[in-house]
Amino acid sequence: MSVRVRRRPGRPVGGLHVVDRDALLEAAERVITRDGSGASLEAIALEAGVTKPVVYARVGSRAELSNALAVRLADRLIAAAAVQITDGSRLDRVTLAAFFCTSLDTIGANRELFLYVTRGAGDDTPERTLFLAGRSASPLADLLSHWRKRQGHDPSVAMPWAYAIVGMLNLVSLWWIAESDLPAQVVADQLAELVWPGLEA
Amino acid sequence: MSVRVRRRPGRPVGGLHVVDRDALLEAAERVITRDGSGASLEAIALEAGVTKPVVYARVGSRAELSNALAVRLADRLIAAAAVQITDGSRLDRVTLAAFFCTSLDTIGANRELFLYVTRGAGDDTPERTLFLAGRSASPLADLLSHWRKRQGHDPSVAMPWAYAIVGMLNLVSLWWIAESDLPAQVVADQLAELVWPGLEA
DNA sequence: AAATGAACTTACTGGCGGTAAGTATGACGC
DNA sequence: GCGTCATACTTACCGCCAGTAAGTTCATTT
Repeated sequence: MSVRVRRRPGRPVGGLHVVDRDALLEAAERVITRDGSGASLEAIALEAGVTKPVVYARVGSRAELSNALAVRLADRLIAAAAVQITDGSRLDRVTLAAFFCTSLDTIGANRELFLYVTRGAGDDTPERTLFLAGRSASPLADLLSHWRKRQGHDPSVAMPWAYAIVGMLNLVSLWWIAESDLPAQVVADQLAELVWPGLEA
Repeated sequence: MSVRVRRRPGRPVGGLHVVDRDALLEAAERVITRDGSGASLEAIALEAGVTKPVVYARVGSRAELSNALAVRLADRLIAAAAVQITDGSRLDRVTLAAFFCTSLDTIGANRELFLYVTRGAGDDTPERTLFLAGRSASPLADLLSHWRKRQGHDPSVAMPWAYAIVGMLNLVSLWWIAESDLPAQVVADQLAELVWPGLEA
């Protein structure tokens, strides 16, 4: 879908933006999926039919691009999870396993994007590294907090538990993608077996 | 500790290596600790009193350097853990919490090195990303496998569980370093509370 | 003594993130 | 209608860094 014509310098005829921010982010995802997580900004701009400075004007630096893509991926994960966990009251072991399973599947389906977002940017501050994680962990923490309160337990564990679960999924997904040939369902069950008793206690 | 004299080209008098591999790795750790996880190879070489090609001769590319440092850090984590878990037979909740606590402390003490190793290298293949993780996860998987067998349970969950625990520690450490001001002991207890019931079941 | 090889440094290449300067179009006042 | 300013691009550059080729000095061997 890339535009192959070499645009001339100067304002384009019509005077409008030739591509908007969303189109750029989608081009970025295409390039990353195609060329791997080492995709360059220039390649992404080219895929969108523009040049580098346009990327800077629309989304900002590479770190900000990575953040923007992280938001998209996190939203996708949350949306996939929301299908499983409709509300916090009905939380049981099979629901948890299903949640893990869809998370594994979603990450597997967006493998290179996942790598770009989590391991992509060069000088990675802890804050930036926590961005995707936090984006996924916060809703989970809210859910856990409500659930704990409803059961009369201390909700202060919600935050570390949320990060624990997200981190667990992070690495297990990677391992599953790269080195395991077990079905996602099996791995998800094993994870649920590890975590559910602690959640329920 | 850095050598400030500008060495002349040519073989050094005495004809021996001026620094060995270990000295380079220690110089690398010093630079990373001092300048952050974005440290360049040239800065590392300079710190060791040599130039870049020597780094390539001794340890190889940046990815291999990162791997070598990962091994050192993983060994440090394992050594710290071994103080807690002497053998698999005596494994209980407080031991697990102590293991988490020393892991958090060790990672916190080597914060920048941890970042360099986990988020440092540019084009990060899944294999490379799993290197440090696997180095920590494999001994843990062995331990879990023995322990499960001894208790008459299925040991096949050992591998995913080991990666799950390591991934959990990964992200929680990062979160704890960057955004939490809870004591390590508290976080470690919370993690044990989450995971122990599942391990024991 | 000459030749070979080992252990360095210097100096370069290529690529990438990021930015300054230049160029073509639309809009607005007179 | 025409000059002026704003807008939306591109080209061309800078600096940095990983990685490498070529050059230099010392030791060893023949």
